[in-house]
Formats: sequence, structure tokens, C-alpha cells
Amino acid sequence: MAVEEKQETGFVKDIRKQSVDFPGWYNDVVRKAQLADNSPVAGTMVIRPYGYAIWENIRDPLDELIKQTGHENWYFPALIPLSFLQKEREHVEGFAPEFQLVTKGGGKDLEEPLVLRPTSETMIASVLRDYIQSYRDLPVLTNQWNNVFRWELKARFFLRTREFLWQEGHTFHETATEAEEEVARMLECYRQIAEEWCAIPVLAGRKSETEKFAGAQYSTAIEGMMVDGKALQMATSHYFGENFTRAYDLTFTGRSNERQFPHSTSWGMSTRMVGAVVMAHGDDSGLQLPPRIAPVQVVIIPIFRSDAERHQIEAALPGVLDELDDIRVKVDWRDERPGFKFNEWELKGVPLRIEIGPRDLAKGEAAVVRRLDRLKKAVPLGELALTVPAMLEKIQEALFERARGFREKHTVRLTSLDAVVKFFDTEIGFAVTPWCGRSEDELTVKERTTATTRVILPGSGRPEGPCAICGRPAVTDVAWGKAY
RNA sequence: CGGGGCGUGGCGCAGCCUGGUUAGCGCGCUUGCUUUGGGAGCAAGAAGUCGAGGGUUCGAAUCCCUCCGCCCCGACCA
Repeated sequence: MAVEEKQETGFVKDIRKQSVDFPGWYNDVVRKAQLADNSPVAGTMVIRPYGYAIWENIRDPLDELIKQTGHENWYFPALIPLSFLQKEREHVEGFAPEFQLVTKGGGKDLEEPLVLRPTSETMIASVLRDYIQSYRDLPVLTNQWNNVFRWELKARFFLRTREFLWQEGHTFHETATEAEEEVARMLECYRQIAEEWCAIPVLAGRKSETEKFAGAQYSTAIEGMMVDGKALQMATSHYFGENFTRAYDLTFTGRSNERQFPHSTSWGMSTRMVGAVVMAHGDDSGLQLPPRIAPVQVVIIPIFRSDAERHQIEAALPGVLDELDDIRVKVDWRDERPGFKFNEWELKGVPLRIEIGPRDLAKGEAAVVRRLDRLKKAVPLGELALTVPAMLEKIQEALFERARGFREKHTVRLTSLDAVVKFFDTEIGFAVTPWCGRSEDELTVKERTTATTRVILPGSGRPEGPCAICGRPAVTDVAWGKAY
């Protein structure tokens, strides 16, 4: 009893309860798990090595996919002349409130202010204008990994900061069809990263007119559900048509010798994804990482009392590590008690823990414990090479299935405004309804529930019955949710 | 920008109302000993221009004024 109480206060001391204060819990987990911390500059954060390692484990497979689909990495400057942004009306109107301006250089006022890039459509169109002459130059498939700046009013770790890291892809195509295929192709890459690597099931589809990117013909996105039932947009992919190329007078000579505007796209996934992983899988014990993106997949905790026992474990370790050859393993030899390490590595979300002590060694075994459910299993040392990878895979699947089950449990199909209002009043999650597509309906719902349309669900064709909000003929199904 | 709160060792706070010169407590940190299979115990120690500036006073963390910074709540966004 005494032990239990102590444990309880230990956890309360470290992180707030997820069920009681979700934003507080999130904040605590990010800092205590050492993913990120506040920085000296308001609205920005320091990404610490453990958090950055997670980002790298998301970034690397995504970069691989981007290259596999024919794109090349470029680098464009972070400082963009203000006039560039002003060429596309919708675009500048959408982003102007978020500009951060550089007005001085070398102690003197600049002739033209430079904007810290909020995104690079304008810079890239300006540059590629010189490189694209003929249909033979198309498509141009660019990507760049960089930081962008947006003057956000309230910051939250990974989810919304004034500076963040992402990848932005920008492509230029001869035809609309080709460009639209590109938009869908990259959205599919994002779905893959989210579902197969981050174990977060997503809804993928178009955004409504009001939710689309400033300057786009249409936007698509993947949306995930966090464990508080709120929606998080985890990546976007936009079709611009000729909007940007016309604004920048970026033309090419077509197959029958006429000047044409390329159809362009852009798409991005950011460090927000790290926040998504925290909020999609974490629990009251802290972070929980899908094995495929966990910086440490297996932590080994040696357990010993005497020097003799310590030496015994030291002697056995090379063999154990040899078994775990292709796995990201960390051995925690720090001078702390085992119980402390158990709790700390659980807080940091490591999927598997291996305890090796005299009792285990006597039997030629190790105790393997899952972060998922603390299930403990004795595994013969010689079988670790087979068992551990299988367990990691199973955990990866289990996290995905659990998240999917949660989302399904919290997704309802509704057919009236009253039902939608009541749902968001009393429940959490997504409401799917038939919808006519009018922005007025989104306003109505937002005013009464704060929920917005997240994605227009593809594939189902024309839904049965009238628009749930206004009763006009419905043209599509749409998912509503309260969003981050 | 409008409404509410807060600035005191790295972190979290007490002290302030009712001024008094050694400014405390918890966590963390350092060292040592004992511990070690679910967040250890004891002992010794280091660490603070009390957000900044000005004023009142014999004397200011404490009272007054100004400024700065931060957090929460109302309008945008990956």
C-alpha cells in the first residue's frame, strides 16, 4: 500500500493526468520526456535530441518516399522579397498576418523588406521561371527540407510555433491531370508515413473551400484523431492549377508552339507530426512510441546488487546485443535504481524493456516487458533475435489498431444539425454527415459547436438524403471535428 | 489589442497585507556512506543583483510610481 501511494505521487509529481487536463498532460510529457523545451524567444521552442531523433525517424522514410516518387531536394533562401508574396492576391491575404519582416541590414533600412518565408511557393515560382522554357523541361519535381516562420499568437510544442521544420514539395506540370495525380500521389505518401510509421490512422481527402490553402484551387489533407477526440491535420497537398504560374508569369512553350502556364502543386509535412505521435499514443505514464520511429526500440536495464553480479551481466551483454543486431538498443548503466529507470523509460515511450538480473541469467533468460501493457515475458537469451523483432512488429500493429478502434468508436454518422450540435456538446470525435458544400453551413456549425469540416470523404459518391445542416441536396459526405 | 494572474537559486513555491539585515522550503545538483527486480535513505555541501529603474524611509523582496517580461481567456494557422 505504501509503495502504491508513493508510486502514485511520483507520477502526479511528474505529469498531469491525461484524462483530467489533456493540454497540461501534453505539455508535461513533451518536456519531461525531453522532446522539446521552451526557448528564450517567445513562441519558439528548442527541440532536444530525443525529440529530434523522433523527427529524423519520420523525416528519413518520408525523404525516401519523396525521392522514390521522382523528386529532387533543393534549397531556396529563407528571405523572400515582400513583393514576391504580394503577386498572388489570395496567397498574400492568407499569409500577411503571419509575416515576420526583416527591414534592416548592415545597419541600414533595406530598400525592400524581406519576409522570413512562411512557405516558398512565391520564391520557387520566381526562380523556376528561368529554368522552365519548354514542355520538355516539365515536370519539375522539387522538394526542400527547411524551417518556416509564421507569427502565431499562441504557441504549443510541435503543434504551433513561430518557427518550425518541415518539408515543402513544389512541382510544375504540363497538364492539370498530371498535377492532380501528383497531389494525390503525395497525399498517399503522407498517409503511408502516418499510418505505417507513426501508427496513426488517418482520414485522407479534400478540404472544403474555407479550409483550403490560400491561393490553392483545392487542398487535400490527412487528418488524425488524438486521444482527446480532437482532429489534427498532419499533412497537406495542394493543387494550384495555373494560379501561381500566372501570377509569376511562369510559362513554357507547349507541344504546338503556344505559350502555356504550368499547373503547379505543393505539399508539406512538418514537425507537428511529432506532436501527433505524442497525442495519438500517449497515456498517463507518458509517451508511447511506435517501434518504427522510436529512437530507442529496446532499453536494457541491468539489475545487480554486488560487483560480482554486475560483472556477470557485463559478461552476458555482448551476446545479448549480438542477438539484437538490427535493433536500436540502449543499455542503461546509470547509477540509478531499476525502478527509477523503468518509470523513466516508460515516460520516454520506449516500446520494449529488457531486464537482465542474476535470476534471469541463472535461467539463461531475460525478462522482456512491453510498454504497451506492461506484459512481462521470459525469453531465453538465445531466442531474443527471433522474439524481439516479432514483438516490436506486433506492438507497431497494436498501436495502430488501438488508435483505429478509438477513432471508430468516436466517429458517428449523423443526419441533422441538431444531432451535430448535440454530439459536439456531449461527445468527442468526428461527426460524418451528408453535406451540400456551402460555406454558410460551416459557419453555422462553427458558431454552434466550434467544430469545422476536416475532410470531404472521398469514394462514397453522392450520399443518401439531404444536407444534414441546411436540407439542400447533399453532394458529399464530410467529417466534422474540433480541430487543433 | 481588450479582460484576469504572475515575476524570489536550474524547476516549483513560501515570505509581502502588518517594512527590521543570517531570505526560507520542496525537487533537482555535488560529495560520501548505505541501498538497488517498479520513482531509495542518511549526512555534508554548492547555488539567489528577490524582473528592471526610480521614489518613500534610519532601513525595502515587502510600501508608492514607471517600465519590461511571462502565463491564461476572446480574432489566424502545418
